Amino acid sequence: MPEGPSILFLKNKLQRFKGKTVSEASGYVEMDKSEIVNLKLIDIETYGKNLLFVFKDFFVSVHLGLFGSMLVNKRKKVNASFALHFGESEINFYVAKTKFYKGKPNDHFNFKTDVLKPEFDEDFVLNELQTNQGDKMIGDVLMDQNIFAGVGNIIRIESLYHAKIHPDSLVKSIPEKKLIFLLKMVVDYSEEFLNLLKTDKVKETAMIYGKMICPKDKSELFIEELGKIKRKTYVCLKCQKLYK
DNA sequence: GGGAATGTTCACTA
DNA sequence: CTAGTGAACATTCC
Repeated sequence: MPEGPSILFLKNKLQRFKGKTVSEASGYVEMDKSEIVNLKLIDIETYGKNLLFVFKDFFVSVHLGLFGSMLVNKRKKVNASFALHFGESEINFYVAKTKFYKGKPNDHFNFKTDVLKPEFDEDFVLNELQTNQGDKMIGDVLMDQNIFAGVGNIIRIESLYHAKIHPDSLVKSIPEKKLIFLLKMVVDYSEEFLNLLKTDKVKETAMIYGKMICPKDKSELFIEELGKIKRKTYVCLKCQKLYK
């Protein structure tokens, strides 16, 4: 269930745990959890689709993959893959992967690429696209977490539709103005996605993701796996231009 | 009940 | 060595 906005949404629910001390860390993930116990949770951050629990000299990332979920002060019947306990309270993760990092998030992640962060740097990403990604298809590049951290299948499909660009368009063939507009659409839609989560209306309000017909010209959508990425892609062949 | 899904990694093959 | 493929994941939703 997680693209970047979903992770940020979860992070926002955890603010009250900031500054609290971990009484127990559990779960079946193999990562060594003993180092976390009795430490104060300094901060909770996100990078793309990763939730980051920051301690003094290290941090732990939690990734939900496709099936993962999080519960606060509730449990499922199955065992948690990772859990942080704070006395009576607890945060439980299911089917989540964790990773232990030394240092600070900034040492490992470039926040300029996180589409939901104030640090997102449009010029940096534009330069990366034009300099190193020119021969690739934009639909593939949008899913590259090193360039568009937090973007998932829904955001890429909706953003390309809003920008009127066909996902198989070569990056180098897309006019710069259109690329800049696409970046804006990605950021704008990611923020809207976050808002839509509050009322659980992401899929309902999507323009073409999960739909059959283009809302604008009522033509049938083209739905297939496009590019090199094995993900279902929705395209309106009339509204979205292919730059070759 | 079955298929598909907002994701990524890793084993395996050519 | 590289690139592609497919499975796996204590799942969940229609």
